[in-house]
Amino acid sequence: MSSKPTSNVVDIAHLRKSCRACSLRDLCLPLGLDSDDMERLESVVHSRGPIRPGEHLFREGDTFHAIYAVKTGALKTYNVDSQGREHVLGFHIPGELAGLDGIYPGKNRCNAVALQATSVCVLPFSRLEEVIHEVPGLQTQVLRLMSRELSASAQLATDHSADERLAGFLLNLSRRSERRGLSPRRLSLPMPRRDIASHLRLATETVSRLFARFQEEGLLTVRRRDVEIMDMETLERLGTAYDIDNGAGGARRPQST
Amino acid sequence: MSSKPTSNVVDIAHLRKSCRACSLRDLCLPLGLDSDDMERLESVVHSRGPIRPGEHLFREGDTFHAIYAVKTGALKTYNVDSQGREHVLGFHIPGELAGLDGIYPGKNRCNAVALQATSVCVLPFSRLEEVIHEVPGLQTQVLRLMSRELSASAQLATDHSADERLAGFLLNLSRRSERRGLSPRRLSLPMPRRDIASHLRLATETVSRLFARFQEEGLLTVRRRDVEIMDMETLERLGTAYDIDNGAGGARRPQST
DNA sequence: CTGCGAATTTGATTGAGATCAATTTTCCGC
DNA sequence: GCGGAAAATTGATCTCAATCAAATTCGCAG
Repeated sequence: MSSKPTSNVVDIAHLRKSCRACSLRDLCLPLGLDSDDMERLESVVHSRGPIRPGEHLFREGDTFHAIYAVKTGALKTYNVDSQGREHVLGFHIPGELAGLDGIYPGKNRCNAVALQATSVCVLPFSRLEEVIHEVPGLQTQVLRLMSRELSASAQLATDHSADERLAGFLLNLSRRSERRGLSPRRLSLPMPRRDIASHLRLATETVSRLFARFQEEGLLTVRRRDVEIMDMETLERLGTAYDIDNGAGGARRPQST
Repeated sequence: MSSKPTSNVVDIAHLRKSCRACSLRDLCLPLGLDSDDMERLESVVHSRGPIRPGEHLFREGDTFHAIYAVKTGALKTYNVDSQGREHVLGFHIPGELAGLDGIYPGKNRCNAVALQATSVCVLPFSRLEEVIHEVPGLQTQVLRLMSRELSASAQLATDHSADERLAGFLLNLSRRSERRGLSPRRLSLPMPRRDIASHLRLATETVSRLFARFQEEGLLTVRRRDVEIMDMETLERLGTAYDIDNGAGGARRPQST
């Protein structure tokens, strides 16, 4: 990868896939790595895309060989259960990883499909494992990212009312939007209502009605997939229990046994 | 750690905490390590317990400094939300890890309490990170275990009816029991109904009624916390969507885009 | 611009599981 | 063994969100 580029075109291609030049480097795996370590990471990464909306990146049961980092666009991951029902596990926006759950059994445990035109970095797992081993900072970062996924997933599995879940979901998107340097108030939802509903274990109609109600109550302005948060404080009060990255780690008050 | 033992007592103490001598080594972190690597792992591990029922191992908001492997007994992990409601995240039986979700923010994200008299191995994280770095097989095993947790947690977050959830829960316990070399049919539940209910997002009364119904239908014989699975096949049909370790990775049939 | 299918919204009704309310059983400490 | 408290069960009722059923709006190919 450090061989002389044969033309300008190659240069540009290289730059595009470079972690060091990537605007997402502080959200993604490279976070905390120095330039040398990032270079080593780059050596195993390659780019893929654009993937068209509706096209799959991987499918449940496929042999697991890579994890993926979203560069642009958005993915959803989902399962289909034995009765043919679809369950949306999560949404992945730029800077986020997908496919981590396939490591264990060596097969992908879910399907990943593009919601929009999407490009990703492909991280072939066997080579990534080697680099993780060589770069301690990367090891730390991988463990952190997986740990964060674990918290997020555990939160989702908890029991809350429909409004708490939707409020928490929107708050979560807001935080993720903010981390990417976008507005925490203006969201452009990459997924249809049906997918939000499935993800939150609700009916599509319920999600629609909740959006309507939140709007009536002055929490949001909703126009199709464009959402503006008008009353962040109330939304937070509603959704906090559902939110992941509430900073400190969630200690609210000590409680005796 | 390889210095001459000063007495027999020390020998026994050492043996007790030794990964190499541990009956759980094939379920836990040491899986796949050779004797030398296990010895290195041992050098960072220490034992703790017994922890009495109701006593906490760690609490949400505590500074994260270790993960824990259950040796005997059982733990539950839970959160308390902003409205004081308890949410049971999971149960941990011998050979399983707890506390992995604290890595990311550096604070524990949940509370862990003993359900029975419980002893654990303490794995101080900073030292564990070093050993992971030195022992490639351990790195692989840690990634696998975290990946498995991720799948398990994602499964829990999916939408299923009350009977599917309870059936899946029991199946899951059955598999875990089997992995430990115990009977997959005879379960001794370490937790009260209330905790099962919270974990499955159900009311205690609903869990009780479901146990009664499953018994009527000949699926189970239930006597308080002792459960015998009488009709594994039907239970599997009900609960499969909810179960984690269904071997192959869950690919049922390919589905066109 | 027009029309068609998909997505979304809105309304009416139903139902699974929660909640409220008693018992009954079990578990322990004394 | 006895008494009391916690756990579990059982029954009656209620409620939130699902389902069923249209109506609207939107996106887009022709």
